[in-house]
Amino acid sequence: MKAAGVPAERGPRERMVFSAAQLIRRDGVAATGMREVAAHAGAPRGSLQHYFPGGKEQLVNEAVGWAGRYAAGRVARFLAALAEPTPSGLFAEMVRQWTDEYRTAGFAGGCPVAAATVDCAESTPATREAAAAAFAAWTEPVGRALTEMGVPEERSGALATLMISSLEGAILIARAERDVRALTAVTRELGPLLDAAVRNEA
Amino acid sequence: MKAAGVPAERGPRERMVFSAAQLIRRDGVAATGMREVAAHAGAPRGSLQHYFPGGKEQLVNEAVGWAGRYAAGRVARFLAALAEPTPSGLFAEMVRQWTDEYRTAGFAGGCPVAAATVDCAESTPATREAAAAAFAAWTEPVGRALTEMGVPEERSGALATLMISSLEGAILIARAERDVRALTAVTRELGPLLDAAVRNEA
DNA sequence: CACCGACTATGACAGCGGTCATAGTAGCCG
DNA sequence: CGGCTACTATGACCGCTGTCATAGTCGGTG
Repeated sequence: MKAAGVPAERGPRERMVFSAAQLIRRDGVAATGMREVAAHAGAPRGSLQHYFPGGKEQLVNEAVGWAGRYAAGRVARFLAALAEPTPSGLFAEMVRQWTDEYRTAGFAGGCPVAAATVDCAESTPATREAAAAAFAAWTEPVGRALTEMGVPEERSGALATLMISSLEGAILIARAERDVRALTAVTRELGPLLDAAVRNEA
Repeated sequence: MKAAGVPAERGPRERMVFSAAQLIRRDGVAATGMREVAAHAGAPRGSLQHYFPGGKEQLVNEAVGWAGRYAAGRVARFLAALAEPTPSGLFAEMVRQWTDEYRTAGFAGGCPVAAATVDCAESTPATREAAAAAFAAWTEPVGRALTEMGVPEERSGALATLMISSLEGAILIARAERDVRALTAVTRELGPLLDAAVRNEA
């Protein structure tokens, strides 16, 4: 008789971090209550202060960290799945994860790292750093993959940042419009331009 | 003996909308209180319910709308200032507004429209629509300018969305990192690719 | 002067948030 | 059995928020 859609395995602690990330990406950090997280995870309220003595800040930071590792893991899986890896192919997969979600599950959720940045960048330094670390953890494998695909090393990092920036922005717009238009536009326009960076080696 | 940095001219009502936008872009919607807005605007608390009988939701929606019109106005001014308008030149100006702010005033503020989207997209339909309208008001003049610069009409809209997506995402990353690196990376990498779209008319 | 609308000024209220304190349970070790 | 640790379970507290209600001020108008 669990409360909500979180897999029961993997100890209550991990479930709470997962639930926190899920609620944060839907409602933002400030609007997500501790009691709500516990309920969503089907965990007892008392466990909150047991597992997260640092309070909400600690829970949020761990949720953001989890999101960063999750994103990095997805990049690795996309690369493994691509037969002939190209920059545009990787980018298309990254975007497709979001269009798929929005089409099948609705526009309820955004990126938890973006939410943490918006809500905490100025008010909670530790969370801001967690968000920066999450972006870094996400950007790094993308940049490395670009280098391996033949993109000049000095441009790989910047192009990876461009890819993630575009994706984040398109997620925002898509959620505001409740339409995947922005996501498809970004894939279509940026994809080819990314592949062009492979050849141009001066 | 005003409370904070808001110009005294332009009636208290407009000042409150302006202050709301300013506070929202710093702390997010949920963390911005009505009393705080009034104090920041140097306006009496009682004026809130007088000018905004719709409560916080109305105030937030107007702040978002104001931000959208402001962004659109900036685009128009950038275009007027550019001697030889090019897509990369426009984009560079749009980004430079943010790098300038971050360098001179610190990383306290993000984009209020992004903040409203993150905090209200799922919880407050009217605000979500206001955010969508703001993005549209911002994208439209950019797209129109691209067309006038020689970008094929069927690509202008998508490229404008790409520009704004990249900018929004880079703002997020820059704020998380407290470093304009993401903004400069995005300008340098996307700029040339935008100009390439002018010639290709196949 | 009375009157009236626009605006200002406070005080109260109900709700909810995170956090603390305290007590209870379960299981293992010796 | 006692004792200890890990975890659960509640209840209370305080601060804050948005909103409402009520009263006050000010500036014109007739």
